Amino acid sequence: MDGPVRQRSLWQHNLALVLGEVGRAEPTSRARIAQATGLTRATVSALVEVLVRSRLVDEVGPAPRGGAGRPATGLVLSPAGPAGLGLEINVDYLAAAVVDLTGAVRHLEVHQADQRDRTPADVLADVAGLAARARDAVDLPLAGARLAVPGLVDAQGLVRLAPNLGWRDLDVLGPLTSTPHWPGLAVRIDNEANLAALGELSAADRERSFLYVSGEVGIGAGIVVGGALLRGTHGWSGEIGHVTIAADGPTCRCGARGCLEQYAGQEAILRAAGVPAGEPLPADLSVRRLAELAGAGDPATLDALGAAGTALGIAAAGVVNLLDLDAVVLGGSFAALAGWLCAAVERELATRVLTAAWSPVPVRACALGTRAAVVGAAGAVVREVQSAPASWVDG
Amino acid sequence: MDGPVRQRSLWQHNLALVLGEVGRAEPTSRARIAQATGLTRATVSALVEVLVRSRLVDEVGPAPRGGAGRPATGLVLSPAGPAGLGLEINVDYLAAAVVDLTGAVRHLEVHQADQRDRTPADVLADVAGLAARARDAVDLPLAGARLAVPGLVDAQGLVRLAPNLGWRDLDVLGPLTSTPHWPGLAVRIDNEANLAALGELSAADRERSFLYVSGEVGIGAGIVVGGALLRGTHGWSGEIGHVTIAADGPTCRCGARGCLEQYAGQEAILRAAGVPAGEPLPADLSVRRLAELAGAGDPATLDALGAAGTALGIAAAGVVNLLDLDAVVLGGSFAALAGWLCAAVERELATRVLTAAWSPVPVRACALGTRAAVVGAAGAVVREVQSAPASWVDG
DNA sequence: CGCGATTTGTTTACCGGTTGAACTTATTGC
DNA sequence: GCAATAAGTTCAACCGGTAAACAAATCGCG
Repeated sequence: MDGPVRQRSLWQHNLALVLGEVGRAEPTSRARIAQATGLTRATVSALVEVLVRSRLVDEVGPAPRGGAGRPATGLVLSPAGPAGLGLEINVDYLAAAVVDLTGAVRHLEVHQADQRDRTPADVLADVAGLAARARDAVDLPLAGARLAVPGLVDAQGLVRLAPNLGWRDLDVLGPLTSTPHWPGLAVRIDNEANLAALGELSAADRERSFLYVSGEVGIGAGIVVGGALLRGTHGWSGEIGHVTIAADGPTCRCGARGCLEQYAGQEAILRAAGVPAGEPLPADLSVRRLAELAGAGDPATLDALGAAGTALGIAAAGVVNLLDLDAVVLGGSFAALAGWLCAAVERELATRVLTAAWSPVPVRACALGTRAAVVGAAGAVVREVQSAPASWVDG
Repeated sequence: MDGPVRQRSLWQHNLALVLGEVGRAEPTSRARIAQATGLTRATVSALVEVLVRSRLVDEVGPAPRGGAGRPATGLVLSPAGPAGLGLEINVDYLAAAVVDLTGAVRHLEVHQADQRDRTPADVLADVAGLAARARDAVDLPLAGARLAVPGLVDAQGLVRLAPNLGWRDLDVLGPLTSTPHWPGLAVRIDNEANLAALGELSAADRERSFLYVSGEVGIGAGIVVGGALLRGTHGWSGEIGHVTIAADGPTCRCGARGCLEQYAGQEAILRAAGVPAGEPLPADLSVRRLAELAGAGDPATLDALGAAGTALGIAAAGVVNLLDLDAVVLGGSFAALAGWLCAAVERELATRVLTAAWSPVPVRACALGTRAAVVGAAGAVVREVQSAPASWVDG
């Protein structure tokens, strides 16, 4: 299984525990951490001392509070501590974000431009440029970078398949880090929906288990169970777009029939709404157009969104039946359309989820909107620092 | 999140690590454990001493092996160590099993009888009787008991819904443990498919992530990811029977349309095979009848099984797309019919799983056959002892 | 204004568990 | 029969956490 536990790992674990407690209830004090964690005040003091010295935690003036006794020195996560760099490649934009240790978004730049007809090298050069600008824009030490890609990603950092970019079995980490602009940073790659789900987990700290459904050109999902992302053996989890809605439904480009994408994918919705098929609008414009039409009460569009919501609900109900999740979150382009989708999704969940009677499954739009993946990517780096602070600490 | 780490927990963790290593590579030696775990030989010796003194591990004669040097004293899991008691209530049988620390089945008793028309109290009295007979049949200390039930089970030990037994919001733990025959043992309750999946995990130690689909009167599933069972927030995971196969399919008794059970449930298969519907055969006989007919080449039966396999494959493909699992295992009554189901399931997986081209998803019958749930239940207790041996150890 | 009550944070002696190196034990090979 | 080799044990040292005493800072009440 996992390795042995030396005394050192014990110390590391407790260090993370203390840091986590600081983040959970800001501002806190040594005494309250001791109470909450069960460690003694002596131990907590020693650990806090290390965290303060390494600039992960700041001491702030004592909060005035009633009752007798020496006032506590406040402890907060340091806004000057190691931050995370998030990067995103998507069909019609590139983006970079920096999230600091407290979880605040300190920098965000979105570069709108269709990426479909460009070479991977050109795209990656732009991403490296965004990364460099992000590093220069904030005066923070960066702990690492995470790149979100709309597709299947390998543990080794290979993009196995990103259909909407036209990428296949492509190494992006090598070219990216050897770009002249690239700031010397460790970078990892991950699926867009996975990172968006992580972003949602940090941002809206409510359910610890949920299904995040991300509508892009295709449909992806991130599954969070007990506060952790389910990645699957190869890291290929979340392909909800090809879950079956009707075994004898329309043929999908994946070869099978009746996949969810044929009902709730962007093209399917546009076609059903009667938006001219020959007109290849950029993805973001298409979504805005749909929202406009729906807002104006266009019946075809409302029907199309209703049908998409029903299909989404059928797929989501299957997932919830299987995994017993707490909620369903609509993200990506579904976030902007959530107002017209939620009702249908909720209806299908109510009828199809066996346990809906005991505990209904709420459906809501993603808290971070379209920036979920970049911010989530940056947040994932921060989360890593928070859960393993020992490597960012001296002594 | 989780509690603080004292030195004691460190010791407990390492104790489990050493015990796990003994189980993983029997027979082994202190030196090899030290090498494999990264602990020093001194530490391993101290931990092994405790395990031997508590009868969890036995020292066996040195295995003759080439090369110079002092021969190692072999270490094996003790067959006399704490064992697990597994119990099962199903529609047409009750069962009890004892699995010892090494994983060997030391006792197994199946009591064939239809349970549908009996009161819960009567059923539980019989289960307690089986438990008492099991305890008397083996000369082993029992670490605890686990009861498998075909239905939704609460964390508190309530059976929320067992449709095929006709049970609903029923406390079984209280009545069971207060039965006169009951051996004073801690008992927990769990879903039948979950425990069968755990049994499969221990028995066929191959994939660490798989979907276990259990055909009983209904269809349940156990999902194992990275060697751990996914239970869901309330413990209600695995309800694969009501995953949608065709949104506009036949109406299911759950109220929705096109559920998997309408295609691959026992009644659906029997009906499609042309077995007279009015004849309420006990479940096990129905399955045997189907296997006979299929073995004889009856075309209607073969068609029925093919259709069921296709539906199972569609549902399984969705799960694999979502969770990136390594394999699909057919259990319960599907195990006996696997020969006629596998091909169809495999075909659907091959066409519908996006990543099937890179890594195909094997389909196979459950290794433990119909005894999977009882044996898995007993094994779950043993697994608990193995992963937290500290509570079974003195000093 | 002053002193005890109260709570925070630090110091100190101790304890439990792992380490590393020396040491003992048991076997092979020459 | 003796060196080489490997397994297992012993023991002082170290590391991290604990418990309890102690110092510091504020409130409350006379």
